[in-house]
Amino acid sequence: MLLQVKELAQHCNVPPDTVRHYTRIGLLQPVRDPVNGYRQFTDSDTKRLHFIRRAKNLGFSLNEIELILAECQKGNSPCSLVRDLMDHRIKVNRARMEQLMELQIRMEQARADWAYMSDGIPGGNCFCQLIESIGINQEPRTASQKEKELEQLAD
Amino acid sequence: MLLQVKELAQHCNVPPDTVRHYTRIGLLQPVRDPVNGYRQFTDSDTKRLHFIRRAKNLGFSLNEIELILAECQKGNSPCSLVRDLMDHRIKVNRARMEQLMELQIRMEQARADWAYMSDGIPGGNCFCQLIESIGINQEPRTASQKEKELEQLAD
DNA sequence: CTTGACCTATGAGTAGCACACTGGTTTTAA
DNA sequence: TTAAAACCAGTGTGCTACTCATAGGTCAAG
Repeated sequence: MLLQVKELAQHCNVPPDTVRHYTRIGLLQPVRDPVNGYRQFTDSDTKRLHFIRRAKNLGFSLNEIELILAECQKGNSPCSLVRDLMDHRIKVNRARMEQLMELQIRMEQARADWAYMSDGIPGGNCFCQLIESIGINQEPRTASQKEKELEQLAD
Repeated sequence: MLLQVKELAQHCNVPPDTVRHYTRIGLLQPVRDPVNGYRQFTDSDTKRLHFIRRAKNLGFSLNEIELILAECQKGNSPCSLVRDLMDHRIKVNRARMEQLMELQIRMEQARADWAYMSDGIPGGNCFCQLIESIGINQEPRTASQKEKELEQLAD
């Protein structure tokens, strides 16, 4: 029971290009039809892909999923790794959300400030007075430290 | 008064590699020293880079900034374009935040569910019972439509 | 003249696909 | 029987906004 790309994709409800992508990066390792080079997937690949989608749905990156599967293939329990990775993910995601929230506030504030400004032609000292009327908040140290932390978190 | 990469970078408080990147994609167009090929930036480039950083701080993408600057160089007012782009950005960002919020909830729910589960060795039908114990919410149509909208918004 | 510190340039790599392009297989229509 | 259409496969490239690796140029001091 060997499946082709599209069949596996339908079984797991993912786009065929995603199956090809996972194959290219080594997350799936189908054998190849010696005649035409087509990928041939087994039931084991189907289970693997189902697992990958579950893990992605929980926020794990493909790299992290690869780590988890590698632990499994060594016969070890992946559970403690999974808990650690998830703790990390939760922190990173929270940080990202805070970043986006700050941006959202800046954007909506700017948009409101622009509501009653008239359009202008760019001149020597100014490309767009809408954009250049908004101050860049050089935020206090704590915030820049925060950003550094976020970047380190982002791996 | 021609500046080298690092000098311009310091003037505008950005990493030198960012200056090089902007040059590569055409956002900055310095002349080259005919002797050694070094980039040479003018005061006009300094203004331009300052503007780019302001716009990025407001959430515009580099592509959008390129559009805005192109309008300016044609002598037109970029303001209506800027308002439209910003409206779009605000929508996209809100959608992205909602996505991340949903993910955050899924992650924290999963982490809580795992708190009292013991570790297990991967077996034939299960790689990791932590991950595979969490259901994939196949959300109602409205949500999948939402996602499609988000993707279209993301441009 | 050489050493070392510092600067530069370009190319490749990152995440996770999506799309373009070409070529092969199968089915259908003339 | 053959030709055209529909559909599948493969690989290569592009997207964002940098960031790092590598190799080589520049300049002052000794």
